[in-house]
Amino acid sequence: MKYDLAKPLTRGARRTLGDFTDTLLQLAAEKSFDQISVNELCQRADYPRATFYNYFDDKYDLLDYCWLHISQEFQFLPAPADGKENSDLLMYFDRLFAALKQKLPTFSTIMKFNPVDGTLVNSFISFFRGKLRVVVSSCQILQTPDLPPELAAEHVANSILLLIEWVFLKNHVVSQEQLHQYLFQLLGIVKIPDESI
Amino acid sequence: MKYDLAKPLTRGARRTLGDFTDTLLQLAAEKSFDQISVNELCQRADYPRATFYNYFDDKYDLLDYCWLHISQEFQFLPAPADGKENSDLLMYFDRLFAALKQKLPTFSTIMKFNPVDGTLVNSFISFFRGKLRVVVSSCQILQTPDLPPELAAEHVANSILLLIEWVFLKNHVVSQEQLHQYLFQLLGIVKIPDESI
DNA sequence: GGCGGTGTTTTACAAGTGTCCATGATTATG
DNA sequence: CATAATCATGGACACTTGTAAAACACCGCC
Repeated sequence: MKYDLAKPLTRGARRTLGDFTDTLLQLAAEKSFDQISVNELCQRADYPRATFYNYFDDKYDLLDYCWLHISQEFQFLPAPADGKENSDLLMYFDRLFAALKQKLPTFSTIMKFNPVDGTLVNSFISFFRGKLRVVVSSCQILQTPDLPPELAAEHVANSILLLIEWVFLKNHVVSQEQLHQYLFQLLGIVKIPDESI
Repeated sequence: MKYDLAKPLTRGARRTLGDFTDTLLQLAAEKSFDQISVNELCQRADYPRATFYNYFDDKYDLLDYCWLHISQEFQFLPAPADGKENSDLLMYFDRLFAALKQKLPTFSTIMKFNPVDGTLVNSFISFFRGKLRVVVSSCQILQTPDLPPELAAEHVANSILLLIEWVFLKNHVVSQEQLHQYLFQLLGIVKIPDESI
């Protein structure tokens, strides 16, 4: 990232960043990410190439920023779980899925041109793995004494990602209760009845 | 892949394929995969660029082939588990780790320049995920009635990959028994004592 | 209004990418 | 050995990429 996101964004910068992410997501709904060129992107967004390179290192950099941009629309992310219970993780899980559900039409169009093991999806998964690592490692699912904490955290993050992939990238329709069942099954946790409220 | 690997390779083709994979792995031990250019690769391997493009679509294609090349040295892979028991999966797991252990010096050098979420490692993981999917889905770990088989298979593959990453890419030293413990823990299987032989 | 700093735009450039084609070399066949 | 098919080679081509430097527009500020 060339541009410093730490300092407050000017009106113009916010506009430019938004335009580029919108254009990329729009193009990704028409063709594979790999065959999108920076030239095409700038032409479509109606910016000169130099402006693009003022903000981003390359198109992969922009892709990363896209996920950040999207995840910032999910207001809950700036306030992640400082709770330490399993139920907190489950709440986070539910909110994440609810937020992603709004983007489902976008995703399913993009998936028509971008394979699950392609560049775009890898980048998506990789971004959310990072997010999840942070949230999960602050939780106390690590009650597994015989597993290194990092390994356990990574495993929980992987399990959640697997379900995100299943629902949002592979377009399976699953009820919320069923998702919880799946998650507990994956984590090796004894199934908890839903009337735990 | 431009070249047809299905038909029997000529002497020259085998030599060329080997030279390119060796050169790529050699270069990857000196710098990040992203900053290796096809030009540099050809210069180092002493082949004209046109020859490279006779065999591969691009450098990512060559990278994929590298993993195939390496995995073909593991003689056990052409004869994967047609067994259906957990113990068969465990045997496969052990043989895979033994085979990878021979490449550990190579891996650890490459990891100095290629981050765990970088292009090279992603490609590596992705290749072995494909291999594992095939092997795992022919196994009967899918005794989980409340989980779709694909999901279960993917989960088992993910768990094994997590351990591969832990040992070979993140360079942790773990005994075989401990690895088994980890694996069972990840899979949510009740811990089985090692004197099961 | 004029000034100076910021960031944008323009243009140019060197290097890399992937394709194509004409020519030569190798190879597995008869 | 001779032949035809296959593959290697070198050069040329259109295109993309990332950078650099100079001209320009937009700000708040005196």
